[in-house]
Amino acid sequence: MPRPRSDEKRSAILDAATRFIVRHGLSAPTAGIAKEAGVANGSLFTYFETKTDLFNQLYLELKTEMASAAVKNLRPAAALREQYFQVWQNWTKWAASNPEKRRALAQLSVSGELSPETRTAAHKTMAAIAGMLERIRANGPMSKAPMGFVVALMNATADATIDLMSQDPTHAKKHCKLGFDALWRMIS
Amino acid sequence: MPRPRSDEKRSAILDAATRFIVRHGLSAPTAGIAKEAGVANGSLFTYFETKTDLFNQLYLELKTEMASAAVKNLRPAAALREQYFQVWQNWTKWAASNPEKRRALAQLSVSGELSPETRTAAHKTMAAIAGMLERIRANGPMSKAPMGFVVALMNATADATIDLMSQDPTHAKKHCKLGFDALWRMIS
DNA sequence: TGTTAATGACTGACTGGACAGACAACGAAG
DNA sequence: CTTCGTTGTCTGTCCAGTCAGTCATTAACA
Repeated sequence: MPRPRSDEKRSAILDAATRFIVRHGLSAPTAGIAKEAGVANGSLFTYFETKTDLFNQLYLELKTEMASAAVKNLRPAAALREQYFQVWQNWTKWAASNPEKRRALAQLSVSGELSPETRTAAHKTMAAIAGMLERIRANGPMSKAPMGFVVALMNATADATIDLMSQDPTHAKKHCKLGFDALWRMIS
Repeated sequence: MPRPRSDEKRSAILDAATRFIVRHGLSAPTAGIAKEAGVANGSLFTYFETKTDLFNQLYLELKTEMASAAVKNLRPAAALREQYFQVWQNWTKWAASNPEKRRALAQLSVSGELSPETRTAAHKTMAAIAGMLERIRANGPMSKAPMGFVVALMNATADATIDLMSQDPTHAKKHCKLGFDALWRMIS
């Protein structure tokens, strides 16, 4: 058998792309990404058909990682509010300790390069979190609001909270709670 | 005296850029923008030094327009909540009826092309609205939170609300109120 | 009022550089 | 010797910004 197409190299490219995109934006040259990954320019195109394809896969990878991080250590027996606070902590902690991944994600989200398929797949990775939200708002003032709106508010609040935590890491914990309480007031 | 450098043409370019950016993203070729504006490629660079300069001026123009629209028809005698609801209605209405301007604004916001000066100037145009927010949160649960965080939450909530109104214009009025109440719950 | 000269905003073909992706050559494994 | 992942050079395309020239407009003068 010839040398297998290595998953390590694939990951190296995705990691390099994350870093490089943060520094140079989405117009980052593929050659730069390849170099950062320690891989030849041409090799990049053996792993990803096009630059757009690379962006789509990277987006999905990051989104999936974020979603899995958020649902770690859940105690199904606990009250809904406690469970969700755990998710919130996981989420914001992941984002605060992976600023590059988060920035790259933000860039990719607005890139206009993502296919509807990618968006759909990404949405599915958030299904567990969205399910909790559904139950939280069920008896509150947002019970009649479209679910998409509630999810959008959650994402936006999380984003703002994470920004604050990153700006002022000393009080990260306090800010985390501040954002959570604000969201809870809004939707529960 | 020769023909003056026309402000009409400047506006035409900015308008064209708004439309063209929505359709082609920030990588829209300047030649395309110029053509859309009915102006020669080179003329664009007599009005704007560089593409980046064009983007900065466009951002500021749109932001200013939005902020002025929001503070129309205010009744200083009215209760704070009524006043702010008026602002909210103006704001969302403007955004809902200027979808292209809003989209362009969103793209420009995350472009990484905006100078700190532009950001500062844009921030100033929102001063009146931020001032109202300041008073609203003064006696509420967010009284100790950083003002920047509160502003970010307001912007995010407005964005989500406007999205919802655009998606389902039939119930725009209801959605407008829904978003306002959600924000009010969160910060007042 | 008609003619001419000066002006500078405007034009669009052009340039230089950058970049996505192709491809021919290479070398490691069988 | 064949197969196939990998390499890095190469090419065709695209685009921001330039610049030599155009031409509508105006002021000066007869």
